[in-house]
Amino acid sequence: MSIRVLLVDDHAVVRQGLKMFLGLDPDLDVVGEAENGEDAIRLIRDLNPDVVLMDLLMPVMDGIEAITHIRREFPDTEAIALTSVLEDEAVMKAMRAGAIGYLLKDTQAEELRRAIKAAAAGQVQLSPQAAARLMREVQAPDSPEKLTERETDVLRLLALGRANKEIALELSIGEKTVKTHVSSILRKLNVPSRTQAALHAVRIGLVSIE
Amino acid sequence: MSIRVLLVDDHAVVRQGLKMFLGLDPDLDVVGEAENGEDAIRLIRDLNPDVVLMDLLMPVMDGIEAITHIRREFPDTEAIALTSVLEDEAVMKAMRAGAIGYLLKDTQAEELRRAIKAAAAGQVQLSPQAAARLMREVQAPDSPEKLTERETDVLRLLALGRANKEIALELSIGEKTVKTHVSSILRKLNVPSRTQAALHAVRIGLVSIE
DNA sequence: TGTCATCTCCGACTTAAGACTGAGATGGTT
DNA sequence: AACCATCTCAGTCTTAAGTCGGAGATGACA
Repeated sequence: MSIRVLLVDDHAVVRQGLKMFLGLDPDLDVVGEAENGEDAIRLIRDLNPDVVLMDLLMPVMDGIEAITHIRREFPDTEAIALTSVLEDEAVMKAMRAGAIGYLLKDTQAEELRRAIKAAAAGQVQLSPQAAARLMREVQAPDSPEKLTERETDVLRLLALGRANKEIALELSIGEKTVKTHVSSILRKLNVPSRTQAALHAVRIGLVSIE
Repeated sequence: MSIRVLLVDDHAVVRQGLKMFLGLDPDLDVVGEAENGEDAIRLIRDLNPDVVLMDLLMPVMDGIEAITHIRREFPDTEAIALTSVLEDEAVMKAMRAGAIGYLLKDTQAEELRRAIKAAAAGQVQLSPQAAARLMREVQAPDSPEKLTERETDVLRLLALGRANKEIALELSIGEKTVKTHVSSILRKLNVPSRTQAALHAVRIGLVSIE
């Protein structure tokens, strides 16, 4: 009985490449493809895959959100985050969302197949790099403070290039309050300016750059 | 006599996908793969391909730079820019660098094959979207002012989150001069703040976000 | 030779950003 | 009831950012 795999990536060429990589293995069966999180959720309902290979950066519904849904609604389906960038926050977010694995897109075909089989068996599978980041994150004596919901709201607007006054208007709060939030954000992210905070937000995928 | 194609992309899975797409056509022959611009230049010397499919965002040497080299050193080899994002500046930069085509990664296999054949014959081939952008760019009555070389230097550092004083130090010029450049940048890009300028720089790929 | 773009810098100015301290209101937790 | 995190806001202060006008130096170009 082969492992049923669903591919989720917004680029057809990536899906095709993955299909090639995985098709060589008789134990793996690519039962479907989706090009965003929403489609993926719908397909999981119908196809009931064992493992979902999920790109993190996608339009419509990003991978983190999709993984969260999957873990909540489809306990029998495991999700592996598959991304081109290795970013601390992305790793953490994927793991928190419930991904059982985190792999880079330049992973070798053989390793990819092994990871999928491990995931289907419920075993955590991380790329060595991701594992290292995760260890560092966990061992970190100064665990990075998480942003509150409101701070995240502010950061999201800040990362669109908005000024404090504009953010205040959009959130219907005072400019002083925005400044307070911004100060907290800078302290928590350990960056010296709003510009770097904005870049950080882009890096972690809080806002899309496109 | 089949068309010799070189694939350049930093992700193995993308290269594999492209190979699948192109392998279906007996007229196309994928003679090699490279994962960055530098490797690509070396391979072109040995393989003498007719067409290079070039990703724009890569480590080591990006696609724009690589295409510039190709046009200068290998006049018989045509380059097609292949990217996942459609961005005015990227299109313009690729064309200026000498790309004969600009295609999106979600292009259909059939269209991709047609584009490569057209490129091998020396015909310009643009995705409809890219063509539209290009037209708008050319027709634009208010052609956006281009940044000077120095302004680009400043923007690059600005987009790393540097303060004016830091930029002044790194470029060995006065902070006042940096301010002058920043003002020019903001005016030319038509944005109100350095944060938005930084985001713009990331968007056009002037700096990498990773 | 004159012209033009670019790069450099200055001074004066206004506004935005950010740090710091303090504090009231709310809501959930123990 | 007491506690705690969060959100809200105020005042004060310092510094960074950005505008505006002007100007000298250089090199390319016609």
